[in-house]
Amino acid sequence: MTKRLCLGSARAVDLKKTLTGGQCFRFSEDNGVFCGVAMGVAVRIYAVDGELFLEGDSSENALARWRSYLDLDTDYDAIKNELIAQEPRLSTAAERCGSVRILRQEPWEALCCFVVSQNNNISRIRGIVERLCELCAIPARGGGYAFPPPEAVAALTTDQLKGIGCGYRAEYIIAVASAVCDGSLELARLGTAPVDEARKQLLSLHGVGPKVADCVLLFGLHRLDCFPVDVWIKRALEGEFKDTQLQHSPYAGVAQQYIFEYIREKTES
DNA sequence: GACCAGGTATTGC
DNA sequence: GCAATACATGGT
Repeated sequence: MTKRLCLGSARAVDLKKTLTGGQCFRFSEDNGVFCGVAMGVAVRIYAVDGELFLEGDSSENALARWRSYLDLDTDYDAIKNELIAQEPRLSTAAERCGSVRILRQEPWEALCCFVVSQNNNISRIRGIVERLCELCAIPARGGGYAFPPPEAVAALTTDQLKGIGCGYRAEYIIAVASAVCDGSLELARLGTAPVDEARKQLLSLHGVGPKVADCVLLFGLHRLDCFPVDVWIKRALEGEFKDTQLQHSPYAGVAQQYIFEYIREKTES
């Protein structure tokens, strides 16, 4: 019998939008149960009777670790209200997507995955990331494979990466992995460095432009003031959010997720 | 077969 | 500085 851990109220987080919306790429949904690997542990997360449960991590600090991963200790209601006060046009998206949270992913995983993400779509990104994990074959606790550390990725050849569908991004992936390995990019330091400095460091990497840099800052380093602009967001900024100033909010990244999820929900077939 | 996807690097002005 | 273009791949 698997032990399950209660993470708190299910109302706090929209698992579907948060875990399968394109912040991370290793969770999939099966009948309301979200299975995936993060931090080297394979888990199942689901809601029952208004409560949020986790299975698969029986270690001592599992509760704190996964509450942190899902960012359950941040008051998103307050953030949502502040964003709506600043930009009333956000209210529809925020009410529909208000329980999307910004995951606290491992910075290296976010960097690597968002390099893969460029000019690509979410389902395809997921496939490539999964095959990358299989290729490196580093076991996760509880089954499946962990996201490979930079050393493992740097040891791959571009041909191996092309073989799993990376295409022209193969050399970018090697480049960022190498930069982390040889210390020219200190990801850990970027979490506390001034955000402009951190962004500059990321932009110096071959294969990392403004969009990927902001995704790493937001999803990998929890810099909530970052506002990644992809093709969906660009359209929103030219359309129903024309001339908004949300990009400059201290919670710009949260607003970005509301808009991103809202638009994609609307255009879902 | 063209167009698109959580873009970036390169080139030419 | 900014606009145009190539880049791999799989799904509509």
